[in-house]
Amino acid sequence: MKNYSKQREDVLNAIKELKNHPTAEEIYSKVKENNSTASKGTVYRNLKNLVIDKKIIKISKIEGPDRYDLVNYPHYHAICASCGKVFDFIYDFDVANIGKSLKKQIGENIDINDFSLQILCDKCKNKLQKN
Amino acid sequence: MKNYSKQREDVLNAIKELKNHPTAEEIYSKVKENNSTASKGTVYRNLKNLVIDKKIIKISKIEGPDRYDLVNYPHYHAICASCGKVFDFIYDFDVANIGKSLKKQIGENIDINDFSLQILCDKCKNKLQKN
DNA sequence: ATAAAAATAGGAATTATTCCTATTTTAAGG
DNA sequence: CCTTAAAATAGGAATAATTCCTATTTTTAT
Repeated sequence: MKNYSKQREDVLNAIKELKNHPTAEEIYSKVKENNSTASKGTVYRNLKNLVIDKKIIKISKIEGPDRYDLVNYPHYHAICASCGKVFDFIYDFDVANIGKSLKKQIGENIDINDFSLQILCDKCKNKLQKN
Repeated sequence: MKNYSKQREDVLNAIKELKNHPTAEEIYSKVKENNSTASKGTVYRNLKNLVIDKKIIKISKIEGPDRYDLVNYPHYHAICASCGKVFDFIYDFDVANIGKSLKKQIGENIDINDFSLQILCDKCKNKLQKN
């Protein structure tokens, strides 16, 4: 995928400036705030391409719109499906082994860099089950 | 969470009838087709609650709306972030260990039943990187 | 039987995402 | 440096997805 464009950098920079995994809308606002010419369509297209290029990850939550966050290999992400909080963890014996296990079990050549875990953090577990 | 309602069952049954992880819209259509009185708001609310209750999972893809699928423990899911294909895998030594590793690394009491893996399947990996 | 708590219907309102076309920018070759 | 084809963009309309609102109904607990 050929991909150089000033706007793509603008989108990436906006995500860098915004802490707490922003929504597409928040990224669009920040991009405009920075006087980028990027249109909404451009922001969405570049978000998609940045995910494909593994520069960022897309975070799905139980409620609300999807969010985005920077990727910092060699860290992995355990993402709370409720609040979207991202816990970083590092490559170790267990990460390596689950990669092998997956390959054996599902027959796909899982690239260990591709994976992230969806979890439920302690805080949300308590909150959700209280209702 | 108190939760008995005919409509919640209707939503769950619709997902059972629909193969290939349907969208909320597809579930709503099926529910109406089955002559349930459930409104759109009711479908969305129940989808959320069914996720919280771990009866179903929510599947986020690089493109398009979120999708839903039944949970069949003790299977785990590795979900392709692009096409949404779900690969089932079973509890084994490696799954157990990554649970422990996470607990050690991020200090959360990860319930091994909560987790699913986001991956990129071989097919999509090829397709996405060709462009 | 009764009261309080939950859930629903119906659809309006809002938000998120995709799509369209003309124009501009980038990449590649000579 | 020209030229051309391929990619990417702007601007915003169109569409799709999701949330929200209020009166009413159903469920739960006593």
